[in-house]
Amino acid sequence: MERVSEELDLDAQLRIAVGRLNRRIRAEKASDELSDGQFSVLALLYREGPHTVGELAEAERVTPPSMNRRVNSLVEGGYVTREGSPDDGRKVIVRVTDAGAAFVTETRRRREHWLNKRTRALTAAQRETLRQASVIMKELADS
Amino acid sequence: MERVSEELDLDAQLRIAVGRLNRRIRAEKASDELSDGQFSVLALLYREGPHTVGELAEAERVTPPSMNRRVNSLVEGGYVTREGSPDDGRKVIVRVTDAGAAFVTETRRRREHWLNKRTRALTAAQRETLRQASVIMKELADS
DNA sequence: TATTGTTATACTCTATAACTATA
DNA sequence: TATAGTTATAGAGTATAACAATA
Repeated sequence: MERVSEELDLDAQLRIAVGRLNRRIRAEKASDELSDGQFSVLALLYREGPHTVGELAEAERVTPPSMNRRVNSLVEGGYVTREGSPDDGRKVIVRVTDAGAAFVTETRRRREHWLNKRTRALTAAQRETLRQASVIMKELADS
Repeated sequence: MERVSEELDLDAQLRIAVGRLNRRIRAEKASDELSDGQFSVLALLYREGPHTVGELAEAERVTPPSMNRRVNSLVEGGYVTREGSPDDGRKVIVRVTDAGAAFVTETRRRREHWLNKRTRALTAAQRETLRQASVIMKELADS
């Protein structure tokens, strides 16, 4: 039988490790011209394709006026476009531009480059541990 | 020799997993009465003991006026106290109260409880993988 | 009449500049 | 004169309430 203290220790250590590493990864950006909220919307649109303002507000758990403001900033910066929905005149479809997509991929590239410089220095066994842990952590987050 | 694509994949998967799990863990709080910035200061004081306003501003990478405001909020809420420095009348020492310490430990407890409910359902081998990964991730963050 | 989005307004958090007190 | 902290003010970001357009 497993000792409870070891399990508690796992949870505390995992919480701290994930917090620190995430914070460090997020410090790597393509630039500071977008706020966290704006980048989050841009990355969602890049990842999952065009969405309406209301869908974005719900996905990001902010109010429609707040999302409207985020989208306006992104439009002004040339990262996304707004277009009317062909089947429902009330809806507005938001879509990433090529420049918006490039911004997302550049940020990802920088973050993964920062990581890769460090994971390259690990042993093959350590990298394998992180690979397996990544799968488990994603399952935990989605459960 | 390792295939490069596998290494790139590790970095991308680790970035995504850490981002998602961290986001989920941080959603568990003792309450919403403190902003992220306020809680961050409180947790720092709990973890590392009393600090001056200037030290807190530097550690959190915000300006002294912003930190002053955070500290004021925490004082008003009864989470910390301000006291003059005995050796330098310009300095102000900020210190957590018992209530502030209780708030931090309660938030930690909730986050680890959320994690523990899920890690308990894993196999012993999976938990061991996460345990080892936690050590590696902390080293990556600090390197 | 309900839904989608936008505008008006207020509140919070942050920053820069100016000010006070102490070294 | 320099340093630590605070106050004054302005710029983003968020939210609620009110409004406009469409279903």
